[in-house]
Amino acid sequence: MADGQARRRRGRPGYDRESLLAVAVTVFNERGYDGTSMEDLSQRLGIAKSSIYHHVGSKEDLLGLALDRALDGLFSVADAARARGGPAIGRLEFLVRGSVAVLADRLPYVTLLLRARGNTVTERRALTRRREFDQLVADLVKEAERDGDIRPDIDPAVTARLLFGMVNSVAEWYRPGSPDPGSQSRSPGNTGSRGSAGELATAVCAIAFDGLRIRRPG
Amino acid sequence: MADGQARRRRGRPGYDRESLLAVAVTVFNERGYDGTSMEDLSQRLGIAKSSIYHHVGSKEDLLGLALDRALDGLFSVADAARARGGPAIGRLEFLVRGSVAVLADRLPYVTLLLRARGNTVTERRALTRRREFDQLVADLVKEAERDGDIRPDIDPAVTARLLFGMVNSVAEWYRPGSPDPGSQSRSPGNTGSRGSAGELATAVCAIAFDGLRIRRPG
DNA sequence: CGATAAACTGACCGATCGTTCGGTATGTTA
DNA sequence: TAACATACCGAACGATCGGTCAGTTTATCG
Repeated sequence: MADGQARRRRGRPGYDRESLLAVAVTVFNERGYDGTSMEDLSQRLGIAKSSIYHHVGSKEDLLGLALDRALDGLFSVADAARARGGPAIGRLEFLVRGSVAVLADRLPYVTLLLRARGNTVTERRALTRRREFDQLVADLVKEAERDGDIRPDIDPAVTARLLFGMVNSVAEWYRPGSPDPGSQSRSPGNTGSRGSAGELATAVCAIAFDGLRIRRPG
Repeated sequence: MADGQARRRRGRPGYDRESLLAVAVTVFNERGYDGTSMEDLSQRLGIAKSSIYHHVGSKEDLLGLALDRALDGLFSVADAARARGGPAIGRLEFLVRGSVAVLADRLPYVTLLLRARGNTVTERRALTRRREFDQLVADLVKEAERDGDIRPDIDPAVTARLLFGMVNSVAEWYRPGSPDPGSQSRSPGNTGSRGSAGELATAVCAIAFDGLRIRRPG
């Protein structure tokens, strides 16, 4: 993105850390981290198993790199939401839209994060950071409820979890497709899995904030 | 449930298939199926690794038993919803409430199902059944939209996925607690994770169907 | 060209994986 | 008590696991 033309690197061409990580994360998502062997990875990469260790110290390092990418993205929008100011309900909606955007943009990384079980040190560190993010959301919902902008009949903690449960579920089926301009996701034959991230965020906010039922007059 | 007092079994006491499965599924959920070794299981069970094979043919069989329990529960409410008749929107809400109930009742089994990646034959068979269930939901949403009961500005397929994304996300944090009577989940210090399944289903339906924003007069 | 930088390889290691097997322990039934 | 039913065990299996290492290949730079 920065220097445009992707300057030709020095030595023998092949994978670098970044391109290798991208493939690895894809396989991790297909078969699960624990269900993926280094042999699986090497086959998909088309290089020997031992070659992987030229780019990364261990399988767990690979996971750590991926999880950090996801968390950095989420906290980046969280910071932006905080800096935004204004009523909590507005910041909350901003955070929802931003989270959907990050999810779409870094889909495989976030997917991996959402599936982390905490088996290793790396995963536990990531889960700790993730809980901090969830706490931010919970606080925001609580504040919005105090402001009288959110229905008070549901525990804000439950509200927060259900809201982001819906957001995060996007990772299970969304696959990036055609970008924004003019792509109307109600076209025939559309399975609904390939609209733009912007449309998707709008749908999430519509259902979450206004509900999916039609409000009949009278 | 049928004969009340749980008649004393014949031979040497210990685990049977059912009690062993319950423990196994718990561990599978903690560490993930692939992340759980038979050694892990045996330690948690307090018996030798080889003893497990007296009760079940393989690790994968164990998974299969668990996944079937989840799917049977879900299809049971799906059938009940179908038999119910009436407008689609009503059957849909019934299905949501029922799914939350199954999720709460068979939590570890459903959790396992939601995390299945399709690595083995057993998992792929389960995922096929699950997709059938999802299709039922999608059809129901589509019908409700044709009836004019659901907002037409969102692709019904997306709506269905987001709706059940929210429902399924319950498995990530809900832990069964005190049953229904009198338990008000808005009590101080409540993290929102231990209300009754009924309350939870109500919260899900409230957010999903009516939205979480307060509708201000004027 | 030689120097340097980066990517890649095959052979191998100890540990752990799921599974098998012959035999043993402990309860109920007749 | 003998017969039966059920649960459990330790030792071992071939396969696969994540990871190491000494060396080779292929590019750019001066």
